[in-house]
Amino acid sequence: MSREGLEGSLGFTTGLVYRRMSNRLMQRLKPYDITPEQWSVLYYASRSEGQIQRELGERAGKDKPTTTRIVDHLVRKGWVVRRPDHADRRAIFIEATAEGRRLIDETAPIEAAVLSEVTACLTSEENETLLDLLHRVGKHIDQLKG
Amino acid sequence: MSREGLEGSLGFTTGLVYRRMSNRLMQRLKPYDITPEQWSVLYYASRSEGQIQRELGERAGKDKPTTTRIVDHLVRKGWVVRRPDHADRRAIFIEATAEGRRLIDETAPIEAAVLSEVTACLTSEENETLLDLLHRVGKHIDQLKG
DNA sequence: CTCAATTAGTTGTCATGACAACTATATATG
DNA sequence: CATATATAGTTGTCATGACAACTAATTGAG
Repeated sequence: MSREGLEGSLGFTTGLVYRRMSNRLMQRLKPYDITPEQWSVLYYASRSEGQIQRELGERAGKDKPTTTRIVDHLVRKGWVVRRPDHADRRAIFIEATAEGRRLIDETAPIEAAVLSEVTACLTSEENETLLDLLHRVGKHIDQLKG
Repeated sequence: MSREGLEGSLGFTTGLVYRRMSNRLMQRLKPYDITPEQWSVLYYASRSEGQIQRELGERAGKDKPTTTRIVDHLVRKGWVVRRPDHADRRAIFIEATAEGRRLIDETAPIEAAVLSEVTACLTSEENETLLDLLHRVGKHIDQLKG
């Protein structure tokens, strides 16, 4: 396949592609003052109620400190609120505010547009294949760990 | 395909998979006191002579500030040296030291092992397909920009 | 030749993410 | 019940990466 240097390395290649996609989305989200990572956390916060911070972080693929800090940003911007769980005083419910939900409604089409822009070079079958292979590798690595 | 939440988002998925692969390599490289990103820069430094810092950064997919700082680390650890370009006094040649080369020789099998571990769930055709699709998307995004 | 624009590299700031250490609360085991 | 362990979250430190501002040197247009 004539791949130079680290182009044959899946880790290296995935990192490159991820950064390019992330940057593109970041540009488009700039007017809304939200980063792609904040967006993903707010997205998950906005689509179900009664989640504690740990669950939210797990869904968004963030570890505990990262979740804390991203939620800090979202709180400061008024897009989510922290509400104590009276049944378990260690835990904190995260709830999207009306403004947070509005922001996600407004920006979801942007996320979708960037997605279709960056995958415009693929047929829909190829796009499916790519996602499928990535999910398989992701799950596989997870199993290696646990 | 019944993908929940952002699992259908290539950006989100690529980010997750990249972090998992990167973490796994990081663990294995820990005894050598080098990160995956430093490894990729040192790798490119070790495989051709007379590269200036900009070229090195481009090959490794790093921007200018990131390249400066990663090279700083590599210099501090004695794996590369900065040598002035007398023909162009803005530029700096980066050369891997004998120790830097030795480290890459020693750790290249580790990188390869992690790579085959994480892709053990794919056939070699699937692995080829995955790399090919990622390279196509990466190139495509790059063209969108320029 | 001169001045503007470009290029190479550095530095500062911030967000993300990994890791470890920490607090506080909850659960499990004796 | 009492203590050990596990869980939820926070904080600190560091590396990476994006961005902007900056210096110094080179190139190009007049």
